[in-house]
Amino acid sequence: MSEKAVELLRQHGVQVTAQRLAIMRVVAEHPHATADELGDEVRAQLGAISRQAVYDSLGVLVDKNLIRRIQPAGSAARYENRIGDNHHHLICRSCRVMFDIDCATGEVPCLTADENHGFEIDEAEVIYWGHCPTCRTATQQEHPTNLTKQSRQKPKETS
Amino acid sequence: MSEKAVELLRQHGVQVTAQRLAIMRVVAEHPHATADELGDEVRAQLGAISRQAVYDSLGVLVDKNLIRRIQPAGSAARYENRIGDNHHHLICRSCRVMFDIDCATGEVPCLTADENHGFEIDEAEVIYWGHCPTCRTATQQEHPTNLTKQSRQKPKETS
DNA sequence: AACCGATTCTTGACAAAGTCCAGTATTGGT
DNA sequence: ACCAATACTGGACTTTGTCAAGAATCGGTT
Repeated sequence: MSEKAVELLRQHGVQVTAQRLAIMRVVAEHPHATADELGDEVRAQLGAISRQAVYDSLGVLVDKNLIRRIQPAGSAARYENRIGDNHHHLICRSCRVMFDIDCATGEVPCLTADENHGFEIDEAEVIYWGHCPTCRTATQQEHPTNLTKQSRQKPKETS
Repeated sequence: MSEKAVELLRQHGVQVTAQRLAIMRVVAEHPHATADELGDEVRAQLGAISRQAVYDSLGVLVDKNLIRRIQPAGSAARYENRIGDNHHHLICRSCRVMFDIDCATGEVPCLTADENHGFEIDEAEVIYWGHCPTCRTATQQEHPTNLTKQSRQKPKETS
């Protein structure tokens, strides 16, 4: 089953190591996880991995376009292995939970800017911000405006 | 000239302090600057301001919708005073320079997601990623792929 | 003009996320 | 099996931002 992963790495001229395979597997299993969470998960499976190796592997995989890094305001970078389909993200302002949203347009980049300032644009990243059903009902009695000071509350994922 | 700023703060029920006025002025003068840069600039003008006061003032102003916070992947939060027109941003992957792009659609939110997962969406943030003219010519002789490991180089704004 | 309570600012310690560096271990081609 | 290139480990460090306690300031009132 990890044969495919080995192939992929070789094809992209990347050395195959236990750590990288583990990272790839874990990213696939836990979409939108942070580097830290992924490290913990790999540690649970492999026994040990250094923080640097986690960042290193993630960096290489992102470089080779095998995974994608998303870095929304107010939280650490997150990783996912759904690539090439140019989908977007929907994030809850209070709990930072994150969902995939298929791109309406389908093209890459799916939006074209009017004036490009001479740039060579390769991606149009779209993030939809809002409040998820859970947080909406939870904060109905409170003042939702008080939450604006980003990351005042610790998300820490109760999953 | 800062009369307008004083009015604005009063209108939004915010105490008027020298620090806040300075922050507002500096944000207007330097769009897309980081908290640190803004602090330095205020220090140059006022003589002194604590880091906390900078973050505090920025936080209040963002809360009151007098300025807007943008937090692109791989760099610290940036601030601008162009609000209410729902414009977007174009960022260079190598030097992180940032330009405003007018919204093609004009509405807020200017894009509607197909499936909203029960969210109450209030904003669609769009960031165009690419390479600016300067960086494109600068890295023509090198391997541009080597730059992907975010923020490998220090932008530090040569302006 | 002086006073006073509420808000804001200063100072310094702390925390999270990520990077740098030197030495050691693994990988994969010969 | 060997060896150069690459990757991993461990620990110190940087950057960006937050927390908390006391001093200073703001602005409404007398």
